[in-house]
Amino acid sequence: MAEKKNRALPDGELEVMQVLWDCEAPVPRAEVEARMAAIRPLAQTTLLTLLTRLSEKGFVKIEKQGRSSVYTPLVARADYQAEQSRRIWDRIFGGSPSAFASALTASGISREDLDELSRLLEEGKL
Amino acid sequence: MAEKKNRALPDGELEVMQVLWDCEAPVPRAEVEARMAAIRPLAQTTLLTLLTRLSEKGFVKIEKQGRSSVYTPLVARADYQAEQSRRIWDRIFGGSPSAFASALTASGISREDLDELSRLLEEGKL
DNA sequence: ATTTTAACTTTACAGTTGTAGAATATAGTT
DNA sequence: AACTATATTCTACAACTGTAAAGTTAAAAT
Repeated sequence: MAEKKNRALPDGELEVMQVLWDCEAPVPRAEVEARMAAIRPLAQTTLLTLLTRLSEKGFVKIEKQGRSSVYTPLVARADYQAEQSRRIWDRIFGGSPSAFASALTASGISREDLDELSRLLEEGKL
Repeated sequence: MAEKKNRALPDGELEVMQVLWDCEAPVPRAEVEARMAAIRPLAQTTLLTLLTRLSEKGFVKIEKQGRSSVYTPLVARADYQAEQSRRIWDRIFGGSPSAFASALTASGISREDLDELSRLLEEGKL
């Protein structure tokens, strides 16, 4: 069967994915560029390098659209988030709910957000 | 002021830290080695390299104890976990409690663990 | 005192990541 | 057709990571 790496994306590539996920696919290069510029200014070629690497990893499909290219995520944001949640749960917290709860409580995340998280988790049970 | 990197540790180094955190400090090299061997076999020198790198990063203090060395974590597990929780919350979930809750629910983590997490988060409010 | 051995330090090397200049191709202009 | 923007691909390079062999040192044994 094919490879299933499941590795976490490096920071730069993840930022680009977040931008793509925020847009309507396929996303024109100009839009990726504009949105990234607002977050973290990068040389144009740097951005293109990141997109190429994402495509090599199978995270993005690149298509030529006349002059420029358009980009389509091949991995859904929710899938990536679920995979990474599991990874973190195991590697950082050793599968301990209490360690996780303590960390979240001490992380500086607002009480409201934590309450909502708790509520949504409970709710998900239904 | 001094530097505050706050970066995530690479996988290998994190594994070593987990072992150190599981032990009574200071931890003799033989014990680190024995415990690591049980988890993921590594050449002895590889382990030493990881410990050296951790010390360069300020995560571990190395002291000579006669022939061999003993290792003491300089960063508490709970602190590291809290820092990383925040990092993940921001970078992966964009600060969205609902995205986080969905991801956890879809991650394959058991319903019992999720319930406990939810309960502990709620409880932490007190 | 010499040899052996246990333990640490150096060096090594390939693959990844951050970052971007140089080169190339292509479309639009004059 | 020649020139000039424009967009993409190549090349580059240092820092970081995974992994470990080679080298050095110091203690233990003979």
